[in-house]
Amino acid sequence: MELTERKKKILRAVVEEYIESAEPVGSRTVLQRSGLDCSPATVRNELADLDREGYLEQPHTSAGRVPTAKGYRLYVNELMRERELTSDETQEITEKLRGRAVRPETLMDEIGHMATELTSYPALTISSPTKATAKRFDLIYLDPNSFIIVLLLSTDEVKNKLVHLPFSFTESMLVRLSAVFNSAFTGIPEERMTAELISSTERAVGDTMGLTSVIAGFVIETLTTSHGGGANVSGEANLLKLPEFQDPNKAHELINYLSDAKNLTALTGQGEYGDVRVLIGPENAALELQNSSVVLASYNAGDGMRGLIGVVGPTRMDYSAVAAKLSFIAGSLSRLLGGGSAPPRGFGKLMIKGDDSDV
Amino acid sequence: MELTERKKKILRAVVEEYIESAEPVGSRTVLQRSGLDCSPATVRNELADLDREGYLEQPHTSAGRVPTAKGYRLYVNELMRERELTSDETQEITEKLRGRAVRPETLMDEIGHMATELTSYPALTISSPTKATAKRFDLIYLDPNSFIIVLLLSTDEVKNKLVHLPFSFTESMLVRLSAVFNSAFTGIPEERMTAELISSTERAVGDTMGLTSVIAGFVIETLTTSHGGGANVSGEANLLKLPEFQDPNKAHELINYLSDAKNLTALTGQGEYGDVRVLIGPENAALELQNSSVVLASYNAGDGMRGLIGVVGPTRMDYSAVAAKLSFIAGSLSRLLGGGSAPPRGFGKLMIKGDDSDV
DNA sequence: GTTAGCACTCAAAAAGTTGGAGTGCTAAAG
DNA sequence: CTTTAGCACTCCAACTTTTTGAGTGCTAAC
Repeated sequence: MELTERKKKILRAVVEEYIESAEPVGSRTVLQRSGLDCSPATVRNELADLDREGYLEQPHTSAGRVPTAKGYRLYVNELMRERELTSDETQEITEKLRGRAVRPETLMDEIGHMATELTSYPALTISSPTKATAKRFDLIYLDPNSFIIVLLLSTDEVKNKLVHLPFSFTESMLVRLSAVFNSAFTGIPEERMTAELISSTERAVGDTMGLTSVIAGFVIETLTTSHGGGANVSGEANLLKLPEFQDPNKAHELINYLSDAKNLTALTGQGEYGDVRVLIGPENAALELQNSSVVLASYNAGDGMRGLIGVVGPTRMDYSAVAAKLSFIAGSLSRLLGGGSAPPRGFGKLMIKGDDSDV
Repeated sequence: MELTERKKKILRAVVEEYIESAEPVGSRTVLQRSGLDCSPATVRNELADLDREGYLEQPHTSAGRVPTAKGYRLYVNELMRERELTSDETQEITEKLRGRAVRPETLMDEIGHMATELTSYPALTISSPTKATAKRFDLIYLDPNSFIIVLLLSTDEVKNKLVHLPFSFTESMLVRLSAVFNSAFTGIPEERMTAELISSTERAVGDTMGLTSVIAGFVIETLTTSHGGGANVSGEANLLKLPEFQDPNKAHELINYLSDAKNLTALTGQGEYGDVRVLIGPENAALELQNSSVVLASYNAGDGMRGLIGVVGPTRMDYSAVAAKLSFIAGSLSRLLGGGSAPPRGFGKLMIKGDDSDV
């Protein structure tokens, strides 16, 4: 059952006012904000309806109205005016990105900080690990006891390890080994690197010293713990300024929850590249997030890999601004990481998706 | 002017009681805790003395006493009974260390988390960057447009970068380049890698495509931003449980301060390997730390490199337990990182050093 | 030097008071 | 059938007052 135009206007006014003020919104204020041409009493009647239908609620009788999760959901899906970033803003982001994208190891950290700065909410980044395979091996001979393993992955990342051994070997041994690894270990997934494969390799190359297993061990470790798979949070302290987190216990609960990487990766979910996902209060699975909202934008990190960048805040969150900013960051990031300079469609047009189950 | 034995006992009782309860301590409680054989009135007289001499203060007339920074300092320097870890505790730490010391990239993060878990205070780790030089270059030819730079540093770390170029080059070109770099760029500090050096190298090798500057750029970047130099914090949320941080503004101020790596590295200071440094309240330079204490233990990361692991908390902190734990962690870490399995002296004997200026 | 005794202080908790924003309802008007 | 003015009512939030009790400093006796 569709809401009347006037009810929508009123709901929007309540949500937006509440987002700004964090105070229950009364009929008088709605009237001012919505610009409707009727009396407060009329608005009160409408508010009562919206209340009955579950979009709004009262903290107590004789208080103004506050949006429910259902109210926010409707707002995000239908009522919200999509915010276009001003060219000043896009420029600011672009510049910051350029300034920070120096060291790949810390890139995601930096992006997170940036998102925090821009939205003033705690930001999280999640880069999901992908199954990489080995693409090429090089063994660099240093001295009779040391060499470097250089491993080029299918993701074009390079991993390496300096190995010191208590016994000596020859350079030609390494040459032989690298040839064997390049033929036997490239392109195959980690789970097929069995003990048999290793021992057969060992025999093939005539290795009696265990060099083979050292190298194989490094490869397996690298492929399993792989790069990526990282998650981090920044700017948690920003929560403490918000009225909904004045109670230190509330803040503690959420910050603590966020500080465990396991909880973050649990946020990874369906959703296409380019989407902005909004999870409002109880739409979140975690208990700790029941009173918070999460906005996530996914980016393409090349090679079909996806990552997420998002922020966490109270359900009373400026969804439109946050979504626009995250979307833009994710888009820029995709471009930066070479995940395709032209996103599938409509970055900036902002596709928002959420849990529509009971709306 | 030395305090009487009884005054010391009383001061110790006040400090220890206050550390536990966070409530101003009265004469009655002191009596119980210290086991002294006298009347409350006598204790009151002594307390008044300690107050006058600046070791204690009253939040208001007719409240109990609270230690001042000067009081804590005396306590830490002279009164504190050094806590030996139980073998259960050392074992717990050792096991955790073993369980976590898997990936060198995240080692310090893990150590920080561990310190937080053990002390339930926010933990920080600081690994100071050292001036590394290049020790060896290898250029791995992949295809006419791509190669890998593998750079072995004087610290025995290996850095690498995959380079794609819009123009093609030959393998022999790379061989020549690596020879030149190995002779001209190894062993010299980053500040001597001037534009002249680069362009003369370019001429020497006959490089008209700018390959030289790509490689030199990577080297310079690697040496400057070097590895190490990292700082991180974990467990900030733990502050929120403490009575002194019930005011969200206080908590925000400190957490925010800690979240900026620049502020952390500022804590690096003098102090020898093996020391535990305690900075109490106003002994800290930073305004944000005036009401907090920092306990830092330094570890040896091999190659003369030092790092710090520490915790931050209210001045009312269980110094003795914290110092013992951090000291043990730092010691284990030194051993793990090969910074010498036998520390210079007295790990566990716990040398505590602080700012003795006005005690 | 130590102690009992007592008046005094002051914060924190409990209880009471007030003000005002905002509601729901009713009844009249459109 | 919708809109509106009017009014009684509710309830939080802020403020004031009261009470309580822990803890002190001081004095005078031991």
